[in-house]
Amino acid sequence: MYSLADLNPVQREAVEHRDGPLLILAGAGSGKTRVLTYRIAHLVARGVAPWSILAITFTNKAAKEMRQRVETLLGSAGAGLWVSTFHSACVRILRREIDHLSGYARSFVIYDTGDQLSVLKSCLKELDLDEKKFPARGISAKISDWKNRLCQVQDAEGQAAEYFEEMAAKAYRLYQKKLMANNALDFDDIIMLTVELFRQNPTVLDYYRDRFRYILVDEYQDTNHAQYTLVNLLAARYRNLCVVGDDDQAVYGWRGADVQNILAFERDYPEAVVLKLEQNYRSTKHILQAANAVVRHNLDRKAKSLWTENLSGDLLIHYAAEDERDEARYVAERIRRLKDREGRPNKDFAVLYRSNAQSRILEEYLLREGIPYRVVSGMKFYERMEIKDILAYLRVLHNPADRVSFSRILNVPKRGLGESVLAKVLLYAEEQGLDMLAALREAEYIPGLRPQAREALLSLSRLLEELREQSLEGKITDLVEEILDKTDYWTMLKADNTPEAQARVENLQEFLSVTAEYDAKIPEERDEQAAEEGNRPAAGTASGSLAEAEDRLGPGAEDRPGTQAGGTFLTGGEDRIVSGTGDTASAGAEDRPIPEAGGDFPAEEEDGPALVIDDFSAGVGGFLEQVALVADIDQLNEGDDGVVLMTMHSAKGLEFPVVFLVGMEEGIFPSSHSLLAEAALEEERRLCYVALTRAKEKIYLCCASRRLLYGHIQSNLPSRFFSEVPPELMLDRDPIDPPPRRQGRMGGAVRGGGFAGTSGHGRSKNRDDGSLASAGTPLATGKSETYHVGDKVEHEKFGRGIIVSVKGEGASAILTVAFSGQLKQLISEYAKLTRF
DNA sequence: TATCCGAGGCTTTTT
DNA sequence: GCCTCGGATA
Repeated sequence: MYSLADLNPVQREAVEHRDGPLLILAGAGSGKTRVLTYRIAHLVARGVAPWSILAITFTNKAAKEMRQRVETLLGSAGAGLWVSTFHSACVRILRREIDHLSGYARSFVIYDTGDQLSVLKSCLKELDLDEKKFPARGISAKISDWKNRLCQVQDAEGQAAEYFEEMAAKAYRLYQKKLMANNALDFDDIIMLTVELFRQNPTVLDYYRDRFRYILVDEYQDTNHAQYTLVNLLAARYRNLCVVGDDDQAVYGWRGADVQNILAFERDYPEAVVLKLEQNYRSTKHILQAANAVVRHNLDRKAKSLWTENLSGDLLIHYAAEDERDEARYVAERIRRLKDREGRPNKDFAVLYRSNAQSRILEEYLLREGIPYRVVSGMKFYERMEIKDILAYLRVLHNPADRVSFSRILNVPKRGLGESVLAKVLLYAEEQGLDMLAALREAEYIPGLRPQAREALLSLSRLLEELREQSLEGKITDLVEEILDKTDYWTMLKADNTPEAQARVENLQEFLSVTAEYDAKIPEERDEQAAEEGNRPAAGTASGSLAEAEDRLGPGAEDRPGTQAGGTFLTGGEDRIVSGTGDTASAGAEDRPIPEAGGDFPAEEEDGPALVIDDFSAGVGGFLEQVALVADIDQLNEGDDGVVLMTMHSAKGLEFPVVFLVGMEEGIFPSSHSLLAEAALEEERRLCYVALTRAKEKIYLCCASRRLLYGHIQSNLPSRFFSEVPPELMLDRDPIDPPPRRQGRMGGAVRGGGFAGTSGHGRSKNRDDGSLASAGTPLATGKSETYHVGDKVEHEKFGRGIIVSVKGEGASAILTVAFSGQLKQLISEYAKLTRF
């Protein structure tokens, strides 16, 4: 059970609020997860049926955590509760209401970004669009943007203003057509189609409205228009909508998230109760003061100020490195020293950077120091080639309409079936209206094939038919092993004696442990459940029976925390542990609290019975769905003791005792892409706020005066965010170092170095207009023009831009200029720049 | 059809 | 600097 005595007065009010809209503005580290889970528990305790509660998060990690906590609080009383991500919830609804969704079959698969891109590329090819002017990624972003705004193809065509948009809309039309032909949805479709389903089928909407009387949404500031619409459609009748968020932590605007959604909540619900959670339980006073001070520079925000009863703690420490190597060296050396001095385990430390490209050098120096680390990188386990290959087999077996997956496996392993054969098979399938398995079966009749190709196709056909039969029953693990075996995938990899092939073998073994876990968690009544999915009454029938069906489905059948938690398949992958030599964490280290989102929550007990349900159907389909919707950042395994390296974005929601922010330079952070637009700059500043508030005890901020990035050296000014931290909160020298001694490499060299220098970077001047130009030291002296970092210039072709680095001197100086959307290197003499 | 090489590209990425 | 993609070649 839970006790309201665990809560502060505002938290308590949020938990006790029962009916009507509720906005909780929850600052970083203010215990919002606790509030959400207690609130759910409290609703149930006061008689609200668990199955009438829907709690939505963005990440699986958050969903899992919330589920576990609620389970701890409620035990079996929570049966039937929906705690899931936007995407999981929507997929679940879509599958259930598939009959209302014309053009798609229940076996639809979910395409990830890579799949999307390959579909789109084929569209662009078909439309004969110049890939220079219409890059697939750009068009993809545009389409995603449309979908996030709920613009259907017709809408996009209607409102396309310029040529690019017109072409993008054309591509959009074809792209949707192809997705449908493949019986596939992309991530954005999942939300958009659910909204459309509701809008076009009032009885369906009615059912879900009636069912979900209490809705809770986490990270509301990150919702995009489609998600916002979805939530508000569902909440419209009972208006028991509780949203939690923090406008200061809105860092996904570039992805379509609209912070206005949370800012306008009171307009949407004038009767809303608004509560502010401003007490922070995570960080020291100094860290919090710094974070508050930085974010206060944003004009577009709700006024609030976090406070804490925690100790003042250490001051922030600033290190001005010579270059990125010096910076990395410093970080590694600091970690080593703190470990030695304070007996901290590796996992106490996180190094956060703006872009993934910055991790390499850090890895190098950590390795050199013998400090174990793990990189949480962009490359996901499920995005690895070998994993995608096997998934493609599974997908084709499950959904033979999937041409993308079919194209992927046709010649993997090599069967001598290349582009031209693929084209012929696809064309034949198209003409005959066949799915890919059926087309293969008819390989005899496909025109223009050489005998060997024909034979190879037929043999593949036989293999797939055999596998398909097996896929309908039995374990996924057996099926995957069969695939690896019968296709000679193992043989192919094992014949290849490279380390990469070895890594692939290991990844596949890891994958097999994922499937094994999945198989183990599926109860015997899989068939029963599948039958239920099939015979489910249409929405709009009396809710009672459905709800009961849900309840029966709940225990065990749908909640498979183990499968989702996984925990195994990441460790061998990108999220790796590199063990250093001589790593001697003290004995007490193990007892330290593990980094955990909202770590103020009391320790959890061992897994109770799995009663809080989540949504996955069974079988190959269920497995594929899980894989598609579960990103492996969720698997950041807390048992592993390594320094964590990740982007500031990835760090959102996490906390660490000691945090290093590296690359704090103009053009890096804030990113050069944001320098021209005030809104983008404010988002960078919020990111800085997020990054600062990850730290519990200590934080180091580093910048380098020179940096090798993308192959060339650039000189950047220290980030403007330095100047936004009150000077009295920051030190230039770490007090754990002995007082200044002889000319060390940390002291004189940097201070005497090229430009602004540590003391001259403007921190003391405390400029708050964010302008940089005035602080810049002349870095180039041309005959006619001298450009400075930060100068705003105009180019006849590229338009307006801002200089982010200057290399060399005089007329031959190489300028890196951030124009809207692109970085350009220009030679001062020839660039023909004018100031504006 | 498979492979090799070079030009161009490059924020962030919960799903 | 490093990776991806596409074109040219064997």
